[in-house]
Amino acid sequence: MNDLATKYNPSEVEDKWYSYWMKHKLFHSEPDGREPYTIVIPPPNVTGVLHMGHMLNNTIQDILIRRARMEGKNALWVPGTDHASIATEAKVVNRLAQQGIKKTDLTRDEFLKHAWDWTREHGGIILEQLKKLGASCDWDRTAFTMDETRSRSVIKVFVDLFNKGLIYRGVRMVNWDPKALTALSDEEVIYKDEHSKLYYLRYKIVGEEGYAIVATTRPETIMGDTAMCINPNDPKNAHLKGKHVIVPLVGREIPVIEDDYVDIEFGTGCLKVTPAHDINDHMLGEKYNLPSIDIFNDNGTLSEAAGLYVGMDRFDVRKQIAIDLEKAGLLEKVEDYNNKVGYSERTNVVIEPKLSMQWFMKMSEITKPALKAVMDDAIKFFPPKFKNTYRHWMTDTKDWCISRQLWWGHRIPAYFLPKGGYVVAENIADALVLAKKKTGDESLTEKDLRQDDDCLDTWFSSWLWPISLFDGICNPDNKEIKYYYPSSDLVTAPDIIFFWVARMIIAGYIFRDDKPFRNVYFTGIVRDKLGRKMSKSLGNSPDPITLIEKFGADGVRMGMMLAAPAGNDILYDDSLCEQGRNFNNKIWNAFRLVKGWEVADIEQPDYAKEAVEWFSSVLNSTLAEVKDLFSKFRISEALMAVYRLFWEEFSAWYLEIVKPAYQQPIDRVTYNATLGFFDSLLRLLHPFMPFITEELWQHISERKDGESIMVARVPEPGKIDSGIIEAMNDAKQIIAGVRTVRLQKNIPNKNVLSLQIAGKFTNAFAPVILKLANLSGIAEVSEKDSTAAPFMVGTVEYAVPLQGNIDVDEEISKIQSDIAYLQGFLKSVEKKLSNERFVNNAPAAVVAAERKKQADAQSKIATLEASLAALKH
RNA sequence: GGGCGUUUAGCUCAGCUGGUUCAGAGCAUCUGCCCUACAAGCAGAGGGUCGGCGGUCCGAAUCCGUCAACGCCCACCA
Repeated sequence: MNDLATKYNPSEVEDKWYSYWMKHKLFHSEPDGREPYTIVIPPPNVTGVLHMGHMLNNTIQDILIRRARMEGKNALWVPGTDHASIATEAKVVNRLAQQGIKKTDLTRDEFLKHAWDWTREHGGIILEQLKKLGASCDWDRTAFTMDETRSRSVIKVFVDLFNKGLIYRGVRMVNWDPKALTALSDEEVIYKDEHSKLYYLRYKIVGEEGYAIVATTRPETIMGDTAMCINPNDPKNAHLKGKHVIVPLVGREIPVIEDDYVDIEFGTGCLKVTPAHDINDHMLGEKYNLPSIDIFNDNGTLSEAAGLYVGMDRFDVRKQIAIDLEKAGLLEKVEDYNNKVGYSERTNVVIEPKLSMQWFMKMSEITKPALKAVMDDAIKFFPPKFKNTYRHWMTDTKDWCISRQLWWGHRIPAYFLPKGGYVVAENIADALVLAKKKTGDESLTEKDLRQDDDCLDTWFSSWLWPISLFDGICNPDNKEIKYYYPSSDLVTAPDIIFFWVARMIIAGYIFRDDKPFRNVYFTGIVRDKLGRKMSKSLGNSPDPITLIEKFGADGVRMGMMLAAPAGNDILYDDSLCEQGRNFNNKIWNAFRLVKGWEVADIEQPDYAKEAVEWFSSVLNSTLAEVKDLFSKFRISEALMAVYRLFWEEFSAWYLEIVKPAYQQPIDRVTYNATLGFFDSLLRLLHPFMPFITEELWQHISERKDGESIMVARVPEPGKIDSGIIEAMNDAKQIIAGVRTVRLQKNIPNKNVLSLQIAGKFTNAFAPVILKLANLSGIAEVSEKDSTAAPFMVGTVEYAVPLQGNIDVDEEISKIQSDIAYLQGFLKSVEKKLSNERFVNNAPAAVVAAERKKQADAQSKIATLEASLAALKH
């Protein structure tokens, strides 16, 4: 028939078209007179590989960007990667460890060289994978959070904010990650429920018999105890007021202090105070001027200051100290206890609260415009329920700890002076000028300045992403930032709403006085069929590239989108991709059918004329629906609408109607109309399934080199004749009625039947009905054959005469059950109508509708009763 | 401990400000078909007291109350 295979083979066409698009620079955008449509990619970790979450997220972005491009906007999707400070540094440290190299043996520069090697080796893999998916990013603009422009932006912002007093340095209780050996922000700590133990320890009361009992989950911290605290209003501990107690095993005498922070009901009402290792204890320590003993080393082992168990790991000490306390008779009892323990998001080790010198950003003021923007819908969230989450976090935000004790990242541009103090500047030359001014010492040289060793939180660069991608920090008035900013839509997962989304909004208002994006589309989390998160350890996370090889990129894209309403988690299963692949095959074969027709200059049959008219209305109606759904970010629903349009309306109905008989040609008018429909359908489908649509679109007619469906326009919805759609729906039901009779009576499709209608036949699609139901004609009768098989469409009764092979008893019981149903229905309608309050209070239209239901039911019953009588003779 | 959300067919979901879009879609299931576009397919069919209870109303999947289950976010209770 033609040169197209019977099955669509994605791998044959995908690479071909992707290189074609690249070659003709169809992804590239430059500012021009058109309306811009911008998306900035949530930058994946530079050394990461594609997982299902990326797959979902980037499919959505690509659908949006391709749709916008086909709407005639100047669409730009900027790709890039993130240096992912902690994660990448951890990977590099691991690799070095395998080679027997310790990080501490290397200088900063040596280590960074290894890190850059690693980045070059593994970096960009993920971007190559995105290309397999069909992502239409402007690769000429690929950025990296640590490339020159982005780095300069970060440093400039740090200096600006420092000069404005928004960044400060100080000793605070921070979340310490003993594995990564760095401080973390509050957002990087994940609290997990844990079954643990509550230890009741005996503190000997000085100058008195007996003990004070203290309940704690962390007995290993007693070496850091510098007080015991009771509630002043606690009668049962009143005898401890003003006393001193002795820390068990340690033997140190500590005072009993009083503060109503202590919960009288918890444990024994006695709280041990360890100012160095608990945030609340720290607060008490400051309030009562208690000494603070830091008993831990940075890696979570006990320090010299502890005096006991020095060098042991904190968790080993917990076990050991319980044994030792027991032996010493200082352990009253141990209870099971459930509490929440903070873990490091990155390294998954238990966080240690630790006092340390860090850099912080003041949050209270800068969050205000960012909060307002979302609450007032200047930035819209989809789905909007995340506004609540956002508001909650943005009110009463604690200061952001932005320094990390890492080397891989943007080094903090603070320079320490030889005699104490520091200056903050974008480079060492500027720093020297400031240093001289500050100290009055003109003899200072660059060598006298020592730059802070720490680097910045990764998110301190990501939060600038929508601005720094266009160099809007260092060159705030450049053409690009003015054209592309604010970007249009951000597509991301809700779990980084605080890490990233909120902070980008904050940065937008600080540095551009404008929002960074107009809409935020929150995707769900990709889970497996059983609702479990995808994880390496469960082995339930498929490799996206393998899936693409198996189902084709278009198939996988569709699979992802089929089950992905905004904000809902998607329960992934291969069967979704199968459905996507099957749809590709459907499109492919529909195209083969059409392209296989022989075209002749013959008259257009009536059925074909009707079909073209009808499908045109249906197409326009779906075009309008899809447009509306896109405006609401209901992308899965838009896809489903297109899917049904193609499969049901176009393939199952339209093509079956216009399809010429075996070895017969098709008339030119219908053929051209059909190709026109195909063209529209492909354009409508293209954002979802870029590859197959390009392949077929190029087959529709001769295309010039560089022409592409990618930059064709999506059709605008035209005229919709709802009368025609209604009539065709009726016709479909009549056809289905006849087909049901065939199936039940076992009559093959090729046997021609006739159809009777009780009353006038008014449907405009008679030729279509005759063709698809394979009928010789439709006879208007006042009374149908008693041997005909009846069915009803609306209020009209139809019957298919069957040359006597009808089971009379079966027909009688069928009609009787129909009548029984209708009588029940009639009764309920009449009950409603006899209710005066309904007739008086309900709108006239509703009452009229009920009366029509009544009349219809009565007429149906009459018809059926007549049939029944005829059957019985 | 506070806040938010969800509960509709076997599964995943849609049903906006109460009434012809009201009980829907896709998948799955069942029946019959290899009829020359497609078995990754075609034609047909079945399936839900809209989580429970109570209330408002002429009328409730839709509004209100309450209970239950599940999920998410936030929070320093040792």
